[in-house]
Amino acid sequence: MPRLKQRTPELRDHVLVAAEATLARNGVEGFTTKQIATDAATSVPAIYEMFGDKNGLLRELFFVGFRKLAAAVSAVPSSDDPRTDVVALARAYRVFSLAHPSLSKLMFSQPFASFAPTDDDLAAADTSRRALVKTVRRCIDAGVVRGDPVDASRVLLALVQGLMAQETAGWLGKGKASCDRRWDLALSMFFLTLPSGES
Amino acid sequence: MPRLKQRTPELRDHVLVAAEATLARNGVEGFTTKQIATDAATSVPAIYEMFGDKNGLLRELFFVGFRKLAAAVSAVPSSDDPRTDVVALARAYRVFSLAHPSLSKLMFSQPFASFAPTDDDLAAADTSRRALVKTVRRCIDAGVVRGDPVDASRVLLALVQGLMAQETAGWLGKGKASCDRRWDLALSMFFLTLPSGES
DNA sequence: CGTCATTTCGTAACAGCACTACGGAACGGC
DNA sequence: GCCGTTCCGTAGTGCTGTTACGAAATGACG
Repeated sequence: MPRLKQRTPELRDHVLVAAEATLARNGVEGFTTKQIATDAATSVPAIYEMFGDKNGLLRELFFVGFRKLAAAVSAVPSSDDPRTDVVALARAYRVFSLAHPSLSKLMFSQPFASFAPTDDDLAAADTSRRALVKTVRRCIDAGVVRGDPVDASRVLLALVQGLMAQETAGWLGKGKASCDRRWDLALSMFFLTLPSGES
Repeated sequence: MPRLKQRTPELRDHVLVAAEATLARNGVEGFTTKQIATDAATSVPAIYEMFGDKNGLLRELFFVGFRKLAAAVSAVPSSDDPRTDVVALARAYRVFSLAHPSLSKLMFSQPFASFAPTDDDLAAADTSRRALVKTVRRCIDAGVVRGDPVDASRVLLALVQGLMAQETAGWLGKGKASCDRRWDLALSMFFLTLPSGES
């Protein structure tokens, strides 16, 4: 009887990818509802019907980011050497943050004053951390890391998060070379033993 | 001849401390020019005459924060053991971030979309980092840390920054005990040798 | 003591933001 | 062609940062 609905789940998905693109292109400051509506070829009230408010949209992007990160993390192959695996996982975090700087800022810093993820939000976005805990536990069993697996993983996450924040802000170094060097040094410090073949 | 000026450097200083209090009390979201003017018992245009714009005020607070941090860092006593000194410096960072969470967020994260410190701003706020480099160099000379002093300091700063961000966001642990434990573990990982008397 | 010139101050406006009420448009049934 | 129902986007509200401009305050001078 009435006209056919436009504000469908499909449009919601489309708006989500458009919003991600807007965030990546225009940054935090340019992330306005009007701009997103324009980019997604829809209207502002449509966004509010589908996401509640701007924070709702940001929350969905937060999940999108952690899903992408989880995908990148689970794509990391497992080897015999747990140390190699932990380094590979940390590098996956780094690659992700360089590929999606604004998204990773949304996930790990809190660039929007109005949006802070709740504990439930964080729990739902915890997949990649659990993968880290598993591999770190293998390191502890192998004697190359000490401490509790959960504690050590948290420490590693803090280290990775700090490095990502510094690198995306441009404070870690001027060129890729110095950033690489500092990432390598940071990751090597996480382990008790030096890597084979290094001085 | 004209009326006497009210928008003096003294008022500027007063507004600065009022703004710091407003930021600490109301957070990033409540940090509005009108609120600050009310708290400082002055008018909005006065703020704009004295600081240019809101970013100018934020920049001054950024410097205030780094001056406070530098004071806390230089108050840390030097001992014979460089390792002890590095740990004490890192703890000074932690104490500072717990005492001034919003200020430390302004300094290390970028919670205001419109304000990003320039390279000059960062250079002027570099005192405490240089203190860290000196002590880390002593660690390297003593053989308890490896790598370049500047690189290793940057890594330590990244670690500290990540821990501070996680702790102030409430992600590092539920109680003070687990946070303490993870800080200790993190700092111990920075060194090649285990502390004496620890397993 | 009144008038004036000069400097300073705060009211009141502007644009842009998040958010939403509501009138009109688009359909199927008759 | 008309009507009832559902949906959509225009056009508003209140709040933000920012600023133009008129009013207020003062000392100098007649």
